[in-house]
Amino acid sequence: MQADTVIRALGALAQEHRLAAFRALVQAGADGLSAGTLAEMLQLPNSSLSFHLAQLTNAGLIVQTRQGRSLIYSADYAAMNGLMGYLTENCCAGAACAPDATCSISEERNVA
Amino acid sequence: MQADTVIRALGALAQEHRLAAFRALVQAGADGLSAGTLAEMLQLPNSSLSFHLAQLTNAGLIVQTRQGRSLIYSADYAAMNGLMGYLTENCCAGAACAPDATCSISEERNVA
DNA sequence: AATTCATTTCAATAAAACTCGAAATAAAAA
DNA sequence: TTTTTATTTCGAGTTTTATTGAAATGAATT
Repeated sequence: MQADTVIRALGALAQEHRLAAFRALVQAGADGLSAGTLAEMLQLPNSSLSFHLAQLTNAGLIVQTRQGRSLIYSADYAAMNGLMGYLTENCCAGAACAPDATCSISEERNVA
Repeated sequence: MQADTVIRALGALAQEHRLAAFRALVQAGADGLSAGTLAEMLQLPNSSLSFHLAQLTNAGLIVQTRQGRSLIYSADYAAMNGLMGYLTENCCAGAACAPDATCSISEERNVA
C-alpha cells in the first residue's frame, strides 16, 4: 500500500461519523448494512451519510452492492489489513506498536 | 483510547507532510529530530512545518523537548500503540486486520 | 547586554471538507 | 406504466485546514 492510499484511508477514518459508520460495518460483517439502516443508526440525514459513505468508498475501505432497492455497504477487510500493515511497518518502532507485542512479527509481510 | 482521541490521531496522520514527518521521527528513534532538520528533510518552510508539528503534538503523537537552541521532536510510541490497539479492536474483524495473522491474538489486550 | 540562531506565532489568503434540504436517479411494486 | 421506495447528486452556506512571509519569542553565545 502506497503512502497516497494510506493518507486517503486515514483521512476517511478521521471523522466522527465515518469512523462510527466503518465500525458498524466491521461489526456487521460480510452481510453489511444498507445506507438507510446506517443513517438511522448514526442519526444522520441521508444526504449527509451518503457523502461520508462516498468518502469511505473512495478511500477503498468499503464496497457497495445493490440488493433489491437497497444499497448495501460492507467493510473491505483487505484494505484495512493493508492500512494496518503500512502503519506497523512505517509508523511503529519494530514490534513496539504491534497490537500484540508477544507474537513474533515476520520480517517480510504481504501488504495489499 | 477513546474515539475522539483516535480521530485526532488519524487526522494528524492523514496528511502528506505530517505522515512523512511522523515516519521520519519513528525512524529516528528516541533521539528524535530537530524542527530544522525535519524542515530540511521534508523541504518545507519552517512556518509550514511548525504548523504540522503542532498538529501532531496536539494529537499526542509526538513530544517536544528542548536541547540547547533546538527543539527536538520525537515519536510517542505509546500513543501510536494505543491507536493501533483501537483500530485492531474496533475496526478489524477479529484477527483479520492484525499485521500478522499467523500469530495468535490474545483475547484481552492492553490499550493505552 | 547585545547579537545570533532556531523556532513559533501571526495574519491573510486559498483550498478543502462538512452539512443538509431539495431535486434527480434507479430499481421494485402495484 | 405509474407509483413508491431507497438512495444519491446538486447547490449553497459554513467551517476547518493548509500555506507562507514577516514579526515575535526564547535560549545561547559573544
